[in-house]
Amino acid sequence: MSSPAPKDSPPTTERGRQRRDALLDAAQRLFLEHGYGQVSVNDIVAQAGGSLSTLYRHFGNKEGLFQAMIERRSHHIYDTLTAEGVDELPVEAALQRLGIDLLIKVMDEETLGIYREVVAESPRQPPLARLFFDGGPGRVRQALADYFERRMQRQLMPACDSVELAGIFLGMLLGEWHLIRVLQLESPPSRAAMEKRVERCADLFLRGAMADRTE
Amino acid sequence: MSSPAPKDSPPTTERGRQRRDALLDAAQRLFLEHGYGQVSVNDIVAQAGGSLSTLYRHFGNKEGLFQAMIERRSHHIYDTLTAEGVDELPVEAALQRLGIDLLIKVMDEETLGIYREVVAESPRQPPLARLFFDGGPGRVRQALADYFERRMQRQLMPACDSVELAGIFLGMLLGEWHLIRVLQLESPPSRAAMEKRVERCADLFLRGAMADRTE
DNA sequence: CTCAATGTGTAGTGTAGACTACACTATCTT
DNA sequence: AAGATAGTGTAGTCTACACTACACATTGAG
Repeated sequence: MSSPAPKDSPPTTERGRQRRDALLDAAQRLFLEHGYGQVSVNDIVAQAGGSLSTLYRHFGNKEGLFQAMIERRSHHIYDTLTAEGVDELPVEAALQRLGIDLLIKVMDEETLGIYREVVAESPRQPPLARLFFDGGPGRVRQALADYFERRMQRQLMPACDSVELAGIFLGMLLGEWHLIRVLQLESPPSRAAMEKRVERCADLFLRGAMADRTE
Repeated sequence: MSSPAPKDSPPTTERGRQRRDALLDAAQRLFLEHGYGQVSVNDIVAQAGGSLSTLYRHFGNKEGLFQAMIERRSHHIYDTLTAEGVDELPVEAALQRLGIDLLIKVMDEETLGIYREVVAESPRQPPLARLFFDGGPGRVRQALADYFERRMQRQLMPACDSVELAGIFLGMLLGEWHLIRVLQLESPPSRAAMEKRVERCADLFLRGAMADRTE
């Protein structure tokens, strides 16, 4: 009786798409700046222009809007992270290029904001967690694992669980830095500092992971 | 005019301490299970017994209660992580012991709950972030860095920034695993799986970090 | 005994905010 | 021209909840 069917309307008309995007843009700005719980749907409509009814037509409810915006955003962010042409580079260079690109993205204030909101809301909205992970961090890990896989096939590195290895590399890259920025305990590191970190990590990782494991 | 002075009352009487603790216990259970925003102060009083007035006398407001409970908790959790006697072990064993202890703590549902709540609330309550970091993750990193420092003094490993190195090791240890558990995307890993992870990380780390860096 | 501090219980107050109702308009298609 | 489809705008309902007020109990010190 009272299942209002949260609409997932594919926008048919051009005008519709514009209005929908305007709502998503406003939601993004406000949610990331003030937090999901602190922003009212009215605030969003005020920011976007347009009308409350439209918001509900498109997204069904506040959660629907939130999920749509997270999905759009995590896809967009990580779409710009490509592993193009990385196979032609020496390993060190490859890891460094991927590493610095990733680090910059991840330390970006917008990405941090999304992370905070997803962590905060995921216990109440489990689908959100998958949406975010598969669209973002999970994809990066997979891309790196694929790279390792190709190298293994070419006998360029010892065989092992490529996904786990990718996770380890990414973990050491972010390390404490991510938490420190998530909690805003220090100001953002400079580009130079990030490059130094990446170099250090890639170096340590290569020594550790590429050697034959013959014990 | 309207600064009600969030009290930080040191409880004078024994009865007072009991009531205060009961409130903190209830707050902990409810906040960690449902989230700060979803729990009302009335819920907490209902759970703790006692009265709303007492809550406000002790903590001033809802935020005060939250901060008191986070502080108590993050201290308690990491207090049980000791680096006792680790200097007498071979490095591999030392890293493995510290690693497995830490991993178990960090993957524990209570610890994850605190992490989620702190991440969620820290933008609105910055002091919280420091409280948590310095009482928890920061202390662990420092303890590990101190250990490295001692080894460097004894020429047992090449000199370098010990704090950064500690961060790298801890980062690779947690890697994706932490996020996956924070978002509840997979069920908790078995003790055996954690041990395997620690071994792998310690091994990779030692190969990479302990070798002389003569380039 | 008494008085001061602390705890209890109830019953508000004020506000914010998610969601709905409804009457109206713009656009497009055939 | 007509009617379907989508957007607008306002006003309102209903509920949840942080925080306060106030009158009453308990305890313990001197």
